[in-house]
Amino acid sequence: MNSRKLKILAAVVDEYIRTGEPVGSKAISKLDNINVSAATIRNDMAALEQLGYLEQPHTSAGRIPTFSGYRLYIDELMNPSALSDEEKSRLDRMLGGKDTPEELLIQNAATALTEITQCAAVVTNSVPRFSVISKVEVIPTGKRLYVILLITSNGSIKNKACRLEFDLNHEQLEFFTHYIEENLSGVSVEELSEEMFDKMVAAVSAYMVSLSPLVMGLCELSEDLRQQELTVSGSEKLLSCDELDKMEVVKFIEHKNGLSDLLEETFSGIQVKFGSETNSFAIGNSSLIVSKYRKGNKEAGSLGIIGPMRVDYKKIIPYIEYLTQKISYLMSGDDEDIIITGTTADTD
Amino acid sequence: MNSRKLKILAAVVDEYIRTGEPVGSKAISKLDNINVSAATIRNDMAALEQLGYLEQPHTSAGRIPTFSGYRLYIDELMNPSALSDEEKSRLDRMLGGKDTPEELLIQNAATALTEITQCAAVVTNSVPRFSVISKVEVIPTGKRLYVILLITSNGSIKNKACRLEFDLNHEQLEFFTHYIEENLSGVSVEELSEEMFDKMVAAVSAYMVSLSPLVMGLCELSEDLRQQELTVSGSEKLLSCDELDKMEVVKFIEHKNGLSDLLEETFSGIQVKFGSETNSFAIGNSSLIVSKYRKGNKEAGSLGIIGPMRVDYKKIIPYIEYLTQKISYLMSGDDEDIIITGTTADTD
DNA sequence: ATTTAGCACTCAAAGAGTTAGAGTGCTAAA
DNA sequence: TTTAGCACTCTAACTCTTTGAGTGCTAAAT
Repeated sequence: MNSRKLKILAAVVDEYIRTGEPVGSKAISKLDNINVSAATIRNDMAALEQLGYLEQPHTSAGRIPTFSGYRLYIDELMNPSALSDEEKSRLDRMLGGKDTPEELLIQNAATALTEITQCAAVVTNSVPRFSVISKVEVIPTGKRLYVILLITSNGSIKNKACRLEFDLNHEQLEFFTHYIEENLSGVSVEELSEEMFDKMVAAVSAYMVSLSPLVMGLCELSEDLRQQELTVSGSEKLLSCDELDKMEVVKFIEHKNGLSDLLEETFSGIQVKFGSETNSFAIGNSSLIVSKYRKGNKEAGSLGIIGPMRVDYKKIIPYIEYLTQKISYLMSGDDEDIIITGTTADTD
Repeated sequence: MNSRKLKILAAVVDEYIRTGEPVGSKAISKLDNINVSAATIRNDMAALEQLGYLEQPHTSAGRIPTFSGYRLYIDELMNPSALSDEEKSRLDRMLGGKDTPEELLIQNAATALTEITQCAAVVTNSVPRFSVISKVEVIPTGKRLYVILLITSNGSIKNKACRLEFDLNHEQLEFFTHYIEENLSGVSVEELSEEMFDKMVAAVSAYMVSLSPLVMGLCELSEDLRQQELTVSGSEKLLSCDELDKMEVVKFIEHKNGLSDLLEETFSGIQVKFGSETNSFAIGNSSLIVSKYRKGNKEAGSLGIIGPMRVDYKKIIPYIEYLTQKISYLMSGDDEDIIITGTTADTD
C-alpha cells in the first residue's frame, strides 16, 4: 500500500462524489495531480479493489468506493476545504447573534445546513437537561383542578393540568407547595428520576393521600424536560436524492426512532456514520454527519446532516464544524444571563 | 345528458375508485346494474368526455374521471353507504364517552379516521376561542424574569417568559396582578383584541412604565389562544399512496401552512376540496374532505381527512358526518363541567 | 330512433435483437 | 516498474416487433 495508491483512492472518491458515475482509469489519469498512465492506474485500482476499498458495479464499468473506501477517505485522505471569510459571515448571519434564543439558534443552524448542503438537517437539544429547576408552582384553576408549572434556569417552562379527588384547602396547598419547592428547587433536571418522585409520592401521601396525582404530574413534566429534543428538517431533500431508496427514506421520515439514541451515544468531534451500518437508522446508501455542540463544559446537543453517502464531505464537514463551534461559543456566553426559549420567546 | 349517462358516469367513478385503473366500456357493461351493451356505453362515454367529465390517459385506454367528473359524482351521483350499527358503535367506542376531555375527543376522532380510512386525518380545535379567561398569573422566576400564565375555562394553558427592564417589588407585582385579574378574568377569548391590550398598556404604564412588556406578553398569549389549533395525524399514510407525489407530500408534512386558513373559511356540512384546485395546500392528486363540528351553537372546529383524489367517498363521508355529529353532541353536553386535557399544554 | 355487433385502428407496454463505447485485464515491450 | 496495445466484457441505448386492451365508426337489428 504505497502513497500513490492512496492518492489514486482519494482521486477516485473525489471524482465519484463529483460525478456520481463509476470512475475509470482514464478519467483519473487526466487529473492534474496524477502523472502516471491509465494502465498503471488500472493496476493500482485492481489492487485497491483487492484490498476492499473499491468495487466495480459490473465487469466493464469504472470503480466506486466501498464503505471502507469512504471510511479511509474521510479519516485520512480527504483534505477539507477551509471556509472562506464570506462563507463564515454568511453562516454568522444565518445563525443570529449573541442575543438569539438558544432554541432559535439551533433551528437556524438546521435551516442553514439544509439550504447549503441540500440534505436533511438533524439537530438535537439537550440544554434543558443541564439546567436546574428554578421554580415550581401549583395553581388552583377550577374545582378540583390544579395547574402545575415547572420552570428551569434556562427558561424552559412546562405545565400540566391535574384533577384531584378532593379540593385542597389553603393550608394543604401551602404544605404541598412548600414541600415541593424544598425538594425540587435548585435540583438539576438530570438528577431527577422516577424513584425520586416515587419517594415524594410516599412522603406527601402520608400527609394527604390525594396529593399524589400532583407529584405524578410533576414526574411527567420532568420526563419531558429530560428528553432530548430531536428535529429533522428538510427531509424532503432526501426524496429527491436518487441514490437513496425512497421507501426507506419514507420509513425513516415516519418514525425517526432510534436516531435520538444513536446521536446520544456519539463522541465529540465530527462523526460520520453510514446508514447501512447502523440498525437504528437504516437508509441504504445514506450517511450521517454530526458533531456535538457544547454549552459551557457540557455537551448540549448534536447538529448535522443526513445525506447520500456520496455527499461532499470535504465541503460539508467544515460547515458543520464551524456551526458547532460558533453555537458552543454563543451558548456559553454568560451562564447567568438566562436566555429564554418560551413559546413565543421575545428577548428584547 | 340523460339519466343513463349519469349512471354510467357514476359507475366509471366507482370502478376507478375501486381499481385505480382506467375503466373501459367492457368492464362497465359487465356490472349488475348496467344493462346495455359495451357499444352503447362507448357512445355515452364519448359524450361524457365531450362534456368534460371523463378523460383518457391515451387514445386506447379506458376513461378516468376529471375534476368535474369527481365533483358531479360527489355532489349528485354517489350514494353514500349508511353506517351499520356495528360501525357506529365502533366509532363510539373509539371516541370515548361523555366524560372524555374535548381535546382527547378530537384526537380520538383523528386516530379513528386514520385507522379506518388509511388516510391522513386533519382536525382543528377552536374551542379555546369560545372559552373565557379563568386565571391570569405572573410568576417571578429570575432576575427581571417573569412567567405569565393564561388559563381559560376550557383548560387551555398558555405561558410565556418575559424579561423586564427592572425588577418588580412585591407591591408592584400585586398591583399588576390585581389590575390584570380585574380586567381579564371572565372575559371571553374571542373578545380579546389588540386594541384592548393597547389600552391596558397605557393604563399600567401610567403606574409603572416598565410593566408594559408583561401586557404585550399577555397579548401574544391571547393571540395564541384565538388561533385555532391544527393537527394533522397519520400523514405517513400519504407517503405510501402512489398517486400522490412524495415530494409534495413531504413538503406538506413539514409546513402545513395555509391549511388552517383554508379550513376556517369552509362552510358547515361536508366539504370536498381538491389539492390541485387550492393554492394553500397543493398536493397534486389529493382530496380534502372535512366537516365542521359544533360546541353548543358555535362552530368549534373541523375534522376530516386528506387522501388521494381516488378515495372511497361513499364510505368515508358517512364516517366523517357521523363523527362530527357525535362530537358536536358530546361537546354540547354541559358547559360548566370543565374538563382538562391530560398532557403538557405548550411550551416547546 | 336507439341500440348493438363487428371490425379496423391506435397506442402503450413488454420483449428481442443489435450496436456502441467505456472500461477492463493481460501481455509484451520500454 | 511502467506503459502501450489489444482482445474481451458488459451495460445502456436504440430499434423492431408483438400483444392486447380499448376505441370509434358503420351497418344491421330492434
